[in-house]
Amino acid sequence: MTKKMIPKPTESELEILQVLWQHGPSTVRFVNDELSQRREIGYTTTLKLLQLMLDKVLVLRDDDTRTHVYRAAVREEETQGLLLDKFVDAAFGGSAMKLVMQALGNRRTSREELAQIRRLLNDIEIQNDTNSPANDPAQ
Amino acid sequence: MTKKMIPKPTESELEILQVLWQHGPSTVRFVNDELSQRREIGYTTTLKLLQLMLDKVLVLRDDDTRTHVYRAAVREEETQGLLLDKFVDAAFGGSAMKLVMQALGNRRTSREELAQIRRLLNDIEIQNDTNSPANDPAQ
DNA sequence: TATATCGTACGAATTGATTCGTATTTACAA
DNA sequence: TTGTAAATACGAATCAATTCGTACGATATA
Repeated sequence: MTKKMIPKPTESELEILQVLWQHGPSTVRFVNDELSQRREIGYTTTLKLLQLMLDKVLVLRDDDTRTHVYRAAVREEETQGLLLDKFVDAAFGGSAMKLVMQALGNRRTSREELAQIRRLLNDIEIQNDTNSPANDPAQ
Repeated sequence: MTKKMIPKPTESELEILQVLWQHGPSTVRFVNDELSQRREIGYTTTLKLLQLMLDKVLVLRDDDTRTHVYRAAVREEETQGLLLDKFVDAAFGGSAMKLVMQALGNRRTSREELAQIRRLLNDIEIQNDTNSPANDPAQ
């Protein structure tokens, strides 16, 4: 029943996935133009990265036309979740709470965003109460 | 006035910093024992890592005694903040909010932790109101 | 048709991180 | 004092990620 093991994307691969997630299926040229806005990078470098990502099945491509079109093969939220888990472990010793506190504490958060989080907290609490009235007093 | 530019620690360096943050100044032997609990790693590898970290001034060492004692040269929160910024950019396209929502949404969060976050939200809102009564309606 | 342009393929250099072997030194116990 | 254990120093191999040059094919246009 192996769902689908996503390989952890590297930094550069993630850059590319961001472009594909944001803009949808794209040509090498387009992806390269986007990356070029952020940093110095040659066309063939972008091409090579996309080819390697194709091997790892991080992207899929349509090569019916001469100019190939690549699209993300992994979903944004799923990939972010995977990376977040690793990051929480690596940088915060596994404590997602410490991470959230840092993220909220050390930056400007608008009134609307705060409200959004409150709504999420409410939802979570309702979930908790529904599923386990006597809350698990885990450490 | 250059405060102090922290070099971004690598994955392995972070592992070691975690040990030093958690246990305080430690010998190579101790750090290696800790790392060995998590994964396969040779003593000289740990030694070399600590020496490289010394070069980068991620750690300091007391070599008065034959058995050197290393301690973190960078503070935990500061380093985590730095890494968090990079991570938010790399994985969440700069949106700390998306990260927080993911972190809270996709894992079990205890009642106590939820309360803790609510307190933080209250504090932030008070700050906002105090410093800018007519809230900036930025998107 | 000839030539310039745009595209893909792919080998290989480079760079950075990690890992470990080996040499050497120091401390201590027999 | 001598031998063993434990420590540091450091060169070098390995591995992965990134980068780019070059070859070559297809397309378009003068």
